[in-house]
Amino acid sequence: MEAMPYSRPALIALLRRHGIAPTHQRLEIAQVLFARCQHLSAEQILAQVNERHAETSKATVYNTLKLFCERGLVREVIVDPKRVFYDPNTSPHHHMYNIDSGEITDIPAESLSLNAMPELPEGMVTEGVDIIVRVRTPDAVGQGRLG
Amino acid sequence: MEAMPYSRPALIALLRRHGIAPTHQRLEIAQVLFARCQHLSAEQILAQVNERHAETSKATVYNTLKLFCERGLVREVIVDPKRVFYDPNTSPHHHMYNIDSGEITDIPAESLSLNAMPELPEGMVTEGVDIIVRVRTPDAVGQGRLG
DNA sequence: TTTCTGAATTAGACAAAGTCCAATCATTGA
DNA sequence: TCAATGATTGGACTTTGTCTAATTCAGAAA
Repeated sequence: MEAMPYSRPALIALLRRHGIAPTHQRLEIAQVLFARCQHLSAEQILAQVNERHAETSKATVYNTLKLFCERGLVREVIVDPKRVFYDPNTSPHHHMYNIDSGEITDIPAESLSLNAMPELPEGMVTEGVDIIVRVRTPDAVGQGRLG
Repeated sequence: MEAMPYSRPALIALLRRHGIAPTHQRLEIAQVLFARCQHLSAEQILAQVNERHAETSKATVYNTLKLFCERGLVREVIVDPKRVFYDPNTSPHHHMYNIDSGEITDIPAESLSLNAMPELPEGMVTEGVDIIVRVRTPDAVGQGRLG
């Protein structure tokens, strides 16, 4: 048994700290999100949560992800027009998105920073800056010799 | 009559230059995109194209936008999980997205640049870097005194 | 001008992601 | 324990986008 940074009691404490009542379903969803720190879509989370026999509905997964976002437990990653991904890492960082595989990886905030911020229109407030580096595996395009 | 940078013959030439046969529908769509240089969704383009009496189908709008993207006439802007926007400005620049109004504005490339690029995994190639500055109008949130 | 052919367009069925609602169920403070 | 508040649920619904087979068009050649 390896390092288990998010045991059940730790998850309960985490939710409580964010003002979230720790229901069974929310704990299951948190478990999936924080176990391996991946970027998952709502559908993937739904599948993983129900895989381990517990029954959680689609509506609850969406409700919970929205709640987790509002309370700053996870962050939405918008890189693919088809679905939103949820990132359990809320510390400042950016993303690399592999167009071919759909894989998302984190880029540490330090390794990629802006040297200027544009002046905002009057009364506007910055909510956040997303930087997305889109990458490809050239072999996967054109006539790669994979055959 | 004001400056008309994209007259019909200019649009025909533009499409031809990108290897696109200038059909009636494609010209209508190009017209809408290039007339005012806005960021429009497929549905907005469909509506605007058909507003001026011409009949163009949904399928054609989607087909055409995909084609325009492939040929580098327009660029997809992915900032809103609900829909893709199309940007007729393909020169290097970034975007400011108003979360409240849904409005997208361009940020000149010069006013916002990266001071380092992360090293890519072996065999990966950068396809592009998107920078999105998400902004809000604080009045629109919380208990603004708008009443 | 007419004919021909591949390309473009079309309506509408379909798919996927996400939302909504009214009914049911759990949690928790007293 | 019990009630009340909040959470969960299934399933219908919406929206954005895709697909397909049939039709129509553009424009080259005669």
